[in-house]
Amino acid sequence: MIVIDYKDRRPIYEQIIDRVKMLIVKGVYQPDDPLPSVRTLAMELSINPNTIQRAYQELERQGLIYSVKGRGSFVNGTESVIEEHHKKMLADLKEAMAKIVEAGIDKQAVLKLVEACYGSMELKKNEGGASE
Amino acid sequence: MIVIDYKDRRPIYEQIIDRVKMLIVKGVYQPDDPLPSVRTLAMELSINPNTIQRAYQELERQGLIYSVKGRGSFVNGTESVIEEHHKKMLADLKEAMAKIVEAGIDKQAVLKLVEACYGSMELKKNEGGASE
Amino acid sequence: MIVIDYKDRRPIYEQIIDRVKMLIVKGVYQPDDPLPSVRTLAMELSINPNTIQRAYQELERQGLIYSVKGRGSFVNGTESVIEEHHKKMLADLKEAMAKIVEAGIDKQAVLKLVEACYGSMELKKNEGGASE
Amino acid sequence: MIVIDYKDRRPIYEQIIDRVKMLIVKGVYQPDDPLPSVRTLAMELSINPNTIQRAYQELERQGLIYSVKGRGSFVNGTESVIEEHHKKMLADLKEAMAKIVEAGIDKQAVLKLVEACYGSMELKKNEGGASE
DNA sequence: GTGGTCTAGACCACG
DNA sequence: GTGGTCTAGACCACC
Repeated sequence: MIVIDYKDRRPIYEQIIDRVKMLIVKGVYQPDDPLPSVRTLAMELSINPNTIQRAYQELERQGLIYSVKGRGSFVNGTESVIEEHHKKMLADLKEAMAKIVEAGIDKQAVLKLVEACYGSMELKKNEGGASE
Repeated sequence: MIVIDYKDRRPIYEQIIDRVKMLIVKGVYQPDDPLPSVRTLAMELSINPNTIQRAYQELERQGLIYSVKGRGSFVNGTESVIEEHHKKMLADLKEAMAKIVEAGIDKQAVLKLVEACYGSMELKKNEGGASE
Repeated sequence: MIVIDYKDRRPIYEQIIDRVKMLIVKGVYQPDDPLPSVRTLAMELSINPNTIQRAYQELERQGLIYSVKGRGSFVNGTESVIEEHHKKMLADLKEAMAKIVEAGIDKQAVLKLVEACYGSMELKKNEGGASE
Repeated sequence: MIVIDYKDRRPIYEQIIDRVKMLIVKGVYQPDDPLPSVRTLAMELSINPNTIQRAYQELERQGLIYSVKGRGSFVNGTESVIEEHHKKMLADLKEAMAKIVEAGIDKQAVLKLVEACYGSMELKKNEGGASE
């Protein structure tokens, strides 16, 4: 479920945050589902529990999960979370686009790329999710 | 010409690199134009000369400028530079798009945003370049 | 009567203590009334009996209840309990006030808020006790 | 300036956050003033640098300070910060008051306490800030 | 068993 | 020198 990429230059805890966020937004983690415990996940990924702890803490701060001493960490109600996530994605896109139009890149090239991205997604779906 | 923003979390040397790149891509710096000397620029921005040095070194490594001992640093031929810059922009866009399709955002919303970006650019052009 | 809120970050045993205290102070539990048995309450709330046990122990330590082996736990005389509760409330208020004067907040604003709180109480009373 | 109280049961990093917040709100730390460096303050308080780091990170997240690698941590512009702080204080007071009126404590007792708090403040001022 | 805090010490990137 | 990340290992409170 949760993986880390050592090639990725971003800190591990940030990768975990993104990963969990994604799983929540995609609905793989449902509200009140328990997350893997700090220690378990740390062992699984063979990293330090503190790093997981930090990721979970940030997720709690952002209101995506809640943790209870002695019981574990759980997914929060989501509705607004997903919407906010979408907004952020589009804001990022807008930023990238601003640079692109500033650089004078052809609109057709952009549209082609967008189509390609959506195309590849459909391909993956048809192949089935059995991979990994 | 070259400014730094201390509130910006990116390292200063990176801000300088980006700034110079932008000036080259936009054609403000023409091939074989001299860049400000390390010491001059350092004083102007009141930062450590090492920081400028590092930025120039990186720019040379990337092939955008060349340095001549005792004379200074100069802009290289720019054709390939611009092309590479475009490639990078598109790579960034692709990354943003990947997250977007993953989040299941509607294709129409994306296309609309793209159109909007190109639309606003044309508007700005017609208004004249006084903005920025 | 006694409920727990898993979203509440405070430990369960503490929530139970507070809840019982409140019921005593409010007069719902009269002196020598029996409290629900540890096992009953544990089942009712579907939590570990140890947790109830701990809450009752703490309540006994504070002198609010007394336990008789083989018979159960009972409410103690309440006069002093209420008084102590009042003291604690005022101590909390004093702490909040300390921060307020430190922050330099206007005295009038505070007095206004105090009046408002007492005002709203009278309102509620007159409306009847159906609330809560 | 910044002190920690080992009697206080709250975590050290939280005490530091509150302390810095207070100093900013009170205007002792002005915008763009540098905070003590992570290591310096850690030594001064003889605690681990990580603990300071954590406090500063949280303060940055809350928008009260900004940190730059290799340069240090600095106070942010404040206006809205102070206002928000005041609001929070009053919300806390309101919460304490709600419990007080619920417990049926006399209004006069409350007003007396409020007066006392403001009185003690004036006393301190007149004594002069030379203490400590 | 769970999460939360802290320490000691390391390494990196930056100026 | 600065801040940022991570590890290893400890202790606490809670269930």
